[in-house]
Amino acid sequence: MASKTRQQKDRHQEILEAAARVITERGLAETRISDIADRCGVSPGLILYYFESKDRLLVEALTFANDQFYLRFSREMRRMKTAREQLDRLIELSVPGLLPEYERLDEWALWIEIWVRALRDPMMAKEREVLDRRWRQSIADIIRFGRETGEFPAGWDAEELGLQIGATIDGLAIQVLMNDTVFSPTRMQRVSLEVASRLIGFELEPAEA
Amino acid sequence: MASKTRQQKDRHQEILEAAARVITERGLAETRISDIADRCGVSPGLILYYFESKDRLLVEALTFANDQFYLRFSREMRRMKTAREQLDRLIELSVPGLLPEYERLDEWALWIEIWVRALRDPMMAKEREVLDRRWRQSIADIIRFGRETGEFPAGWDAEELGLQIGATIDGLAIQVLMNDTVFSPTRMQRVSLEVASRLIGFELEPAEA
Amino acid sequence: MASKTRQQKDRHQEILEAAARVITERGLAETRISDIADRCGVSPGLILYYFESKDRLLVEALTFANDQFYLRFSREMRRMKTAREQLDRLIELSVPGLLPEYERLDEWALWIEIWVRALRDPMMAKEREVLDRRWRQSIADIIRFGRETGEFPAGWDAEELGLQIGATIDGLAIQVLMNDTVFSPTRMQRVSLEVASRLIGFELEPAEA
Amino acid sequence: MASKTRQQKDRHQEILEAAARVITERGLAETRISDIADRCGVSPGLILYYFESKDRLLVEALTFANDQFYLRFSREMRRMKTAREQLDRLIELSVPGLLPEYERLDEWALWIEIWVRALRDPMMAKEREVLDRRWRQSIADIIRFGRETGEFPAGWDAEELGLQIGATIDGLAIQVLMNDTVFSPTRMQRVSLEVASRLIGFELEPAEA
DNA sequence: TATGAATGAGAGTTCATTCAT
DNA sequence: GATGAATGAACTCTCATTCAT
Repeated sequence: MASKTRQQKDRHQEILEAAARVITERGLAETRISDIADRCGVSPGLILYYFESKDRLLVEALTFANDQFYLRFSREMRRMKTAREQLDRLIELSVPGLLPEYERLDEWALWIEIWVRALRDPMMAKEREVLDRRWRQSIADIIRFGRETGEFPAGWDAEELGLQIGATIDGLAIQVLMNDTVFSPTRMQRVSLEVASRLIGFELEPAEA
Repeated sequence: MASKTRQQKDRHQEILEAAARVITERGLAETRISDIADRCGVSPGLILYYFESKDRLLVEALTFANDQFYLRFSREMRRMKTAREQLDRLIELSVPGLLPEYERLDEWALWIEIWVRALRDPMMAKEREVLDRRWRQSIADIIRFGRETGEFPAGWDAEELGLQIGATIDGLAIQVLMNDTVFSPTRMQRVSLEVASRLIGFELEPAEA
Repeated sequence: MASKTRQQKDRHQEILEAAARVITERGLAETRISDIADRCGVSPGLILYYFESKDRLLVEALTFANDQFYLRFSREMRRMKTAREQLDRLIELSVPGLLPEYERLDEWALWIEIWVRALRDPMMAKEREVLDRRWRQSIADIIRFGRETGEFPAGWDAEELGLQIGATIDGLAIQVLMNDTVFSPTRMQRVSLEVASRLIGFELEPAEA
Repeated sequence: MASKTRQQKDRHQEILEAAARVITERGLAETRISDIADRCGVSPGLILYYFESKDRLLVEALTFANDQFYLRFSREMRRMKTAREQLDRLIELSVPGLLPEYERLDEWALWIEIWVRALRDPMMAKEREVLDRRWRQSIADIIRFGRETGEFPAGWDAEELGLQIGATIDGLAIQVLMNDTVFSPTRMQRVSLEVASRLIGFELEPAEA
């Protein structure tokens, strides 16, 4: 049953996954084609059989990882009944190292690599913009949903809030990522929720604090 | 006298400045020793006469740039009469591209490079922690100063607020840096001030909004 | 019946034609198996199914192209009534770029590739010798025919003259091929005829000059 | 005494000589940078320290070899008293393999490589044109000199004759180079002289034939 | 017959680093 | 201090060739 196509698709994806893992472990600058090939158990030549150049592969691997993350995230959101639940989960997923089973911490390393590369590589810059817009949209969607359900008050433009909350999470995540002794994941979670509640305008149950 | 030492110090610093400029322009990954040498008008060999290795030089160049920035910043702070003035200036200096004469936008590129590198290079990680602590301290100092002068109300731990405000600025700066069409420098300035006022607890003059 | 064989023969020849065309366009050094495969619309693997190696294919392609040229040439000769007509036509066909419909210029590129390769590849050297002898023979045949018809006077050995006239044409063709501004195809045609007339010993009508 | 410059110049030239020798032996297509490096007893990296790319080096090596040949040739010409002596020597030097001590045969291999490459490489094409013009000029100079001394009769344009005689020598040389059994160096020498005498219009002493 | 995934042997090129001068 | 020739290790990428299907 379409095993040829399946096989090729698998190989393609297999390489992307391997690349994402290698970038996560060694960093973009230290990632060699042969590292990725080793990870897949194939020859370096094969990597360039599937991807036209190392640069293209790296960019695709970074966006692939982001896509994977986003898919998982979206699926979870759809299962949530309330906007508050969605928001809590979004924050939970955003805190580096909070949920070990999700290896959150590692993905942040990829996002930072995307930023650096996007500064100079137009191809990456373009991709990053798409990914970023999608992410801001997700936050805005939660806010709009909460307003429909009456959980959140009407207020500022949801898109604007999406950007602000997203940026705050970025900034805090960097602190956790770099400085985990000073700023623990749990603290980031609490602070993120406080900032969100104040920006969106809902009451935070005191027990949380 | 001391001309020998002076000269050596100058060469040392000259190389660091050149390195910082090259990293800013081309990115860490694309910076070659020969680029730095060209910038100084010397031979590549000489660069390694002053710095034991490329890696060491790059780390020193990044911290050097941060030091330079911090020195300029501190000098400015000392001249300010009120905490509010200090805070306004701190934000102004933190917004990428707001003040052309300071070329702020370019320095942010360096900070992100520091983050990426700190993720995997212990030497850089250690340096980064020092720089970051110093920066958070500066924000905390402004808050403490404002409380002494009565401009700001008593409230949460100043260090904690320093971290939160610093992180927010980081997150917003990335947005500006990457997405300047969506999120303008001026908007970042306004949002930063709002977040700071809410976190510190002072009133923002309505004219500002 | 025989369709299998026919088909195989066609495929074989199709590849040789494609190879000759690719070599003509890109040069021997820049000819890849995949270029030839693309030209045929088949996979590179198939090329090596029909030809045991790239080297073998290239040599066969070059001799194939020469054979094709020779066949066309022989057929024309047979239709000519006089030796002089034959000689005129031979020269016409030998001048690079004189007859656009024959794309003569391109074939010369192949002959030069044959020379270079023959210098070091014994297989090619052997093939080239056969092709060259055949060509010199053709010129000698014209001379002998002209002597039979009384158009040309008796004189030196026809084989010897074939070699001399052939060499002259080669040398002039290179000049035209490389230097067409200095030495035009028409001039080569005139010079070739003059040299031939003097070597063979027939009168050239003054109108020609 | 300028040993630095001397040394560098030597290295430069040493590489060019090595390259020319390797191309002569293995052919342009089979010449690797590492072959040239081995020939010089240095590392392959050094070759690219002196020449910006392999392609540039090869082109420079081919023109260098031609320059060397031309210099030797010019020096000889200047020593000759009569045009006839000059012409005899020119032909002698042009026959592949006639004078073993000059390794003439090998140089022809280079000239053919130049032709092939010039067909597709504009850089080589340009260089080749210069070399070729210089060579045709040399023949024309001999003719003009012979007319001044009265050895040769007035007649056609000397430049034109230079081209024709040059082309004839090219064509004959290819025959000798490829086919030395059929067409010996001595025969080429005789034929070349005959053609020249007829084109220029001087009497050939019967003893020569 | 035909494909195309896969390999592996290089090739050119880059670049940090060394070292004699 | 300063140069720049020289090295050598790596890396990306190419391509003929093989082989299972």
